[in-house]
Amino acid sequence: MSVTIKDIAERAGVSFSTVSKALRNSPLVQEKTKAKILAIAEEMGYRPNIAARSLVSKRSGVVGVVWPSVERTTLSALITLINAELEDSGYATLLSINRADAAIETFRRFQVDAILLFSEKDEPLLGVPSPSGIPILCYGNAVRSGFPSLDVNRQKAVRIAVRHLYELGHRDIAYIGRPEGGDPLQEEKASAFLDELRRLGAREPAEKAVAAISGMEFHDGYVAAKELLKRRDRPTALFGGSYDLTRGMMRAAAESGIRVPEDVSIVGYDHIPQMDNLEVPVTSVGVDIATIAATLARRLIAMIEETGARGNGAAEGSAILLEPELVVRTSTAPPAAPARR
Amino acid sequence: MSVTIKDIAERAGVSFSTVSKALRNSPLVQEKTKAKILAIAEEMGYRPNIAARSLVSKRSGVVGVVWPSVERTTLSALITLINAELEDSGYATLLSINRADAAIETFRRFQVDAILLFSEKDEPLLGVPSPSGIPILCYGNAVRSGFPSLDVNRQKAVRIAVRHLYELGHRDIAYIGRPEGGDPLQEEKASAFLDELRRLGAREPAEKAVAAISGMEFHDGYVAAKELLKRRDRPTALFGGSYDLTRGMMRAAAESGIRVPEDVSIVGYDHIPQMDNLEVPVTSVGVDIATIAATLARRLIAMIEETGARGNGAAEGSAILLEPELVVRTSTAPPAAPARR
DNA sequence: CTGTTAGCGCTTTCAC
DNA sequence: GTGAAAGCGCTAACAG
Repeated sequence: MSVTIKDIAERAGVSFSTVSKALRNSPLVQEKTKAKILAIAEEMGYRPNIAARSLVSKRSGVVGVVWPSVERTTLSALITLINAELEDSGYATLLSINRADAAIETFRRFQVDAILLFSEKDEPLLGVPSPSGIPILCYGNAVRSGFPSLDVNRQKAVRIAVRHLYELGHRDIAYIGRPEGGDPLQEEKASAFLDELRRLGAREPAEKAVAAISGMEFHDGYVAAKELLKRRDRPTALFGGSYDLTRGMMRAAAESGIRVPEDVSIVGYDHIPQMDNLEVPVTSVGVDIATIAATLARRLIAMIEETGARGNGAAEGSAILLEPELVVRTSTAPPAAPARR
Repeated sequence: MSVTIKDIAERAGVSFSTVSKALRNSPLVQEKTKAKILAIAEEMGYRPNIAARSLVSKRSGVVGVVWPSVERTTLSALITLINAELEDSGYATLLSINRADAAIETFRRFQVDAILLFSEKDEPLLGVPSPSGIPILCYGNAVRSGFPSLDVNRQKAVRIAVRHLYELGHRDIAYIGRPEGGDPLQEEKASAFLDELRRLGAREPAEKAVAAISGMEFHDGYVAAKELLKRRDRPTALFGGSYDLTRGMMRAAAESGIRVPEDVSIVGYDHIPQMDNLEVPVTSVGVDIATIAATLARRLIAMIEETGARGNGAAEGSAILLEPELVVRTSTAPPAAPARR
């Protein structure tokens, strides 16, 4: 049996409710008493019983994260950060890798205080409209049945990167990041890329500036880059649609004996610290995942508090869009030869 | 506010404890009453409050899974199955991607009923010796500070695969699955491979039969296989150390215009359904992940029940070793040319 | 078979 | 400041 506040109370010679207050750092307890109780609690290895606490306080102190797609470096890193962020605010994070609707059902039985829904693909969310009043925050796919959401201004990120390359003098830029299968998020980036190229008046913003790839993994970036770089009229700059792809592209360049940035410039989408750790630190665009994590956590906590105040879910459909930044590292430079025409 | 058993009781005109019994399908309630109550509960959208239930029953109905490494197809698939298996037995699964000690601490506060610890690398588990009597089951690294564990007989799996290839007539077999960095699990497989080759009396079970790779991802298998297959004296058979590696190897063969199994035989480690879905269904060894999942779940539940009975953790250090199987699909055949000498 | 009575461990009034 | 008392939603004896 674990240690309860009663055990502590007995040992400290106070009432158990005083212990409760002391543990919650209530101002209603003398500092001295508080210190003593804390010491004893520590010594006895006391762990609050979450079940009991949540029973009375109506809050479980847990945020459930629905995380259907488990295979992306950036997402994993993001989850880790969110986890830490929430932990700092006293919340524990639970992950579910089930389908969104099943996961939400489980979380609901658990009475989690909020649910964070990572939804890359448009899976059906039939009949799950914030059921028992648990606030749901949606990340990554703002176009969702009215849930509050938080997303990255992907288009803008892409445009910024393209402009950066363009301003350096690049006119022949290829984008690697549009997998077959038509993932809406990726499509959005690919078309922003083409659009921005046109807007800048590039001579030939041809469809072929977007390389065909089959997935978003390291290998896909590798293959596509290898192919592009061995061409006689190879692009002077490459833009990778994700960290993993960009890693693959860097590898391909290295193996092909093509120097970055002397022979080819490379920009990567995804603003994660790892970009800095590649063979050559890679210039990247996107919203820093630390920012995303912090914003997500703050928003989640705000939603929880709102829910407590009023009876129902959070403000319907409030959608936050995070603005991306460009971080120039060493993988981009003006093209070697004077800009071709 | 959610629906409670009292609400149901009132509506059904019975006492709340009758509702409780009915909901738990107790034989102490008349079928008719039971049916009526169930109907009302359903209609009102009743969800049991896990916090309350766990408070009195001392069980939370939750199994915590510590899952530090998030990037492997086989592991992800395994988690998914375990999740389903546990759910069938009425347990919810919570994942934590934190470090093992932190994760265990969180799970403890949550009073999970058991913890499943995936430990590939030997991370330190300092001072976490099944603390508040929560049973911990360890998977994947039996050599652990006395925790009950479940593991796969990796060595045997490797030997079986080698023997299969050998019996088909292959004498020149290469193993792709030993990443730099010295992951103990992978080292174990690599040395079993060499050892079995020697045991079978292969002419030259040279160290070079084990290809150098830098990781366990798709790409690593791809690169290694590409390299091996372009050699004049290329091996007649390849053995991949994981599903991901094997996929990469298959891709490399396809791109090199080398037919499987006519020109080269391929066996893959990891017994997962996906092996059957590759371009050519791949012969594989290992323990079916469905079996692993089921065993893990059963063991976990047994441990929970034991713990309930006696006061302390489960039988110390009981270690189960699962026996692998070979599933012959179409990627293996006798070597094309009569065995070289 | 059904209802009554205790709590589970904790937070929160409300007295002292 | 501190303690006593009530009760969160539920299960588990125990009576009826």
